[in-house]
Amino acid sequence: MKEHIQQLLEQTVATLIAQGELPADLAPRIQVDNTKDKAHGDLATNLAMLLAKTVGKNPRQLAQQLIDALPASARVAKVEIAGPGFINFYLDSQWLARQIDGLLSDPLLGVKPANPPQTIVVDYSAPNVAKEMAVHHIRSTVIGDAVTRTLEFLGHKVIRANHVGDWGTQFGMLIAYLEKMENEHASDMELSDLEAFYREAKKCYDEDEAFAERARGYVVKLQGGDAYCRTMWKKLVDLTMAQNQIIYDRLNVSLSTKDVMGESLYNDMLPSIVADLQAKGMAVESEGAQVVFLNEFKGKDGEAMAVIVQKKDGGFLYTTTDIACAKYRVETLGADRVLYFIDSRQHQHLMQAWTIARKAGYVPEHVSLEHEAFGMMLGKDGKPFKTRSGGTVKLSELLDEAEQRARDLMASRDSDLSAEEQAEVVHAVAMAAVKYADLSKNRTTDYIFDWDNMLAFEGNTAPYLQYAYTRIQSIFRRAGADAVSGPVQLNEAAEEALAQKLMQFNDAIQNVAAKGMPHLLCTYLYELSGLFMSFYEACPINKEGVEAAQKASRLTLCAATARVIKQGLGLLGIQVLERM
RNA sequence: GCGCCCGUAGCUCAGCUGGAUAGAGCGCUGCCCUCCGGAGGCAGAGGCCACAGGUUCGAAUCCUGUCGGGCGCACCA
Repeated sequence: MKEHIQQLLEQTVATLIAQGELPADLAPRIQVDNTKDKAHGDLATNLAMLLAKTVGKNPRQLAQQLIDALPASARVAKVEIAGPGFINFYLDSQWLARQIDGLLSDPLLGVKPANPPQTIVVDYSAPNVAKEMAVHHIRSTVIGDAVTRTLEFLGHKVIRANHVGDWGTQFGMLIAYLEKMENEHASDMELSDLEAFYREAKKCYDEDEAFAERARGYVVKLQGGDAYCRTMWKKLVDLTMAQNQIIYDRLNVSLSTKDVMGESLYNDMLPSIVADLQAKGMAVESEGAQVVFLNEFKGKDGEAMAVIVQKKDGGFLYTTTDIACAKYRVETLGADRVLYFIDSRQHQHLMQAWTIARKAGYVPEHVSLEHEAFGMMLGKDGKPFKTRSGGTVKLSELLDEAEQRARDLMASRDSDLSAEEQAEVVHAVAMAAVKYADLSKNRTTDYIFDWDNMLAFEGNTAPYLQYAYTRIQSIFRRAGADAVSGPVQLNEAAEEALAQKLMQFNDAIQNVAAKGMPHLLCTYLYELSGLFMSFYEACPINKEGVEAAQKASRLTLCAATARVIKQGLGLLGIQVLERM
């Protein structure tokens, strides 16, 4: 819709230029916005005010000139000048009604598919081996998954890349400790024990010099491909990922074991990359290590920043891994675009790795690497989030608590659902609430972790959206055999507002795809649901005395709303329910 | 010391490619199930958008500075 008005305005400007009314070199960026207040029409542009000064005319006069030259359009019912020179457009409600009729037969619900489709690698979740996922892991996991689904919906080829932390010096320590445990014939280990396992391993490493020595040796052997170390390492990885998969499934996150592309995947590439960087004169020796000096970044002394690509003991660091990773995604996976859903603290590091990768020619200019950074979870005191004891909250604990609260709420009210149905509702509502709490925030900023906030079921929450959906389903159940939808007619203000919002689904989706920000879709769905709730109060459907044509029209609006909510929530990885 | 991010209602957050009276939710005060689900609707109180300058017809939004908070800067990832 915005595009259409934009095109009309472009034509208008071109016409006025041709008539000599406007200077020929004029190429304004034409912006059309949805209005916040319907007193200002449905769409508005500030074009006249923008041009007034350069053209040397009064903005309102110029606005009138633009309106006079505006081509006629069936979609626009009225155009008027307002305030200092805004041009306000009122949509034709007949035209709008036909669009809603069409929406139901469109599998994409008015969303324009990607043209051309790209190959997009999405890097998200990235849990660490030998550690359970903590609450903060929900961010990358859930946000990345929502963007992945959205990009696929648009027709892109999406490659999920779970950059599991399965490599690094800590594995020497972990293998040494696993060995110690096996020598002492410890019983089968669950991953929940591995949490303690990691702590104990660290303790041995810090306190036992012989152990630490052995651990350091294993790091080098593992990187060299030693079979024994490799086997021990694989045990740790498999155990961890089996446990993580349970969380993914529970949260309805679309990752599976085939998406695992851990840090270890790039191990074999590292020596040749360092050699190549040396050959290109980028990497030089400094204090025994192989280092790339980057003028783009300043170090502590104000000189070009040094980035280590190989330690003096021959080991590699994660910068080298990330260089290799970028190269792999471009050369092997054929990425046109790579999205990294990673903590903002790693921003500088990523920029360094990418700067090197680009300078070395591994990543051509047309491939876009994007750090979709997100802020930290803070405690109520505004400090990095920790429990009283100084530890972290496990993600599984958060999910348990969510289900408990949903169960309590369910138990406190009368329900004619069976026990199985109730259990399903509890699960769906609880997971939805947790995910939405994270998804609905702008990912770029830090945010305060708060149980009550995260596990709320009222207000701007997923259960509210699910509730709107179940209400629609209920309407159709209630309408029974009379549930015949028909051509839309927009008579009430609530109907018109709902219809307009339905037509904005495409905007929301395109924005999520472009910016990697699912909260934009959350906001849209919340607004849509709110408008539906108002419509529901204002416009009876199954009431006696409602004309058949009006009822059919309203049922179409209901059906379209349900479709958009279901599809929208689906892209967020949130289920809808028939009843709750 | 250098760099990145952030300060919006009591609390948690939107809005930030500059636009028309700054928006939600929670909490607080009132209403609303003789039509379809009250996990709901309607209304109200609550803001010098950290502070000070600047650019502009117009600034929460852009620029500069100050204060306050978070994070990163050579062999962890």
